[in-house]
Amino acid sequence: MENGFASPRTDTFPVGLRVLVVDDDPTWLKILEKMLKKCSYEVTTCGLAREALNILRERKDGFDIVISDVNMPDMDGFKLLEHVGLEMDLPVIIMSVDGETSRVMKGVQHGACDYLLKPVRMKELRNIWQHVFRKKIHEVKEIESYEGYDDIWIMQNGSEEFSDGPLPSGGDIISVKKRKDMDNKEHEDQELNDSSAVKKARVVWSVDLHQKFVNAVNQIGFDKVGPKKILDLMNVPWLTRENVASHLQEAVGEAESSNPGLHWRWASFRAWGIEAVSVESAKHDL
DNA sequence: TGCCCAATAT
DNA sequence: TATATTGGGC
Repeated sequence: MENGFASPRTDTFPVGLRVLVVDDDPTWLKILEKMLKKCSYEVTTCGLAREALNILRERKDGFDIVISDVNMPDMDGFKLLEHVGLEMDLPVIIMSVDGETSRVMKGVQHGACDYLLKPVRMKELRNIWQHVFRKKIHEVKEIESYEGYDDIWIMQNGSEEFSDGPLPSGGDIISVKKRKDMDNKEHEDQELNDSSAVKKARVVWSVDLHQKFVNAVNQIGFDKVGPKKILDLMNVPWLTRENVASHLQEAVGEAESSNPGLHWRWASFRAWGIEAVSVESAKHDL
């Protein structure tokens, strides 16, 4: 009745999609709310990035997708994206008036599933459920280790500013590549390389995060430091041991080239701005 | 197994 | 360049 789908409750899917909109501009907030409601979505609005983060943390499974502006006074939209994408693994759509390729790339690299240019129009909002849907496909697929396809790309963009970038221009693009040969390659389930999907973004070692890292190292002591211990002390839920190891390795490498042999940890950590702690190997020099 | 580390890949 | 992944060793 209410929509084109006849089936009673099972396939009303996009209807009632729970959207959180974050924008410091109240006017835009209102506009977006109206438009989204017209799409039969359930809309929550929020004028502050930090507030949004709190809401999301409190209602862990309360939303299906987040739409956020880039420029906000209390927190950079990318920062919000970083947190949301990693902490709760929700699709995030970034909006801004700025369609500069590098910024769009930044958004995508940080895990945005889409980048909308203001003014945002209905036709762009009507389809946002696809990002939620895509995530579902991924989840199912992970379980079934699906067969027959090697790779699926589903990309949507509403702008035409990609002429000098690596992304194709035009509207929606759906391309499905059939698997060439899978024979007995048991290495089935390759991760989808979906440039707009809800993949975890690579970790960005922000100053904040790095500081936690540094603090952890200082607590542990250079002689006993290891990725696992650092990870535990940092207490950042989404971070993995590999992430930390990789970060740690940067320091190690730097030291080895300039100071092969002993005391490399000490030398490298100093290079990273980590101050001394009570470790015997660090007692001399400096 | 889990962890660490170095090398290599992206 | 920064971060991820891989593979060997313990």
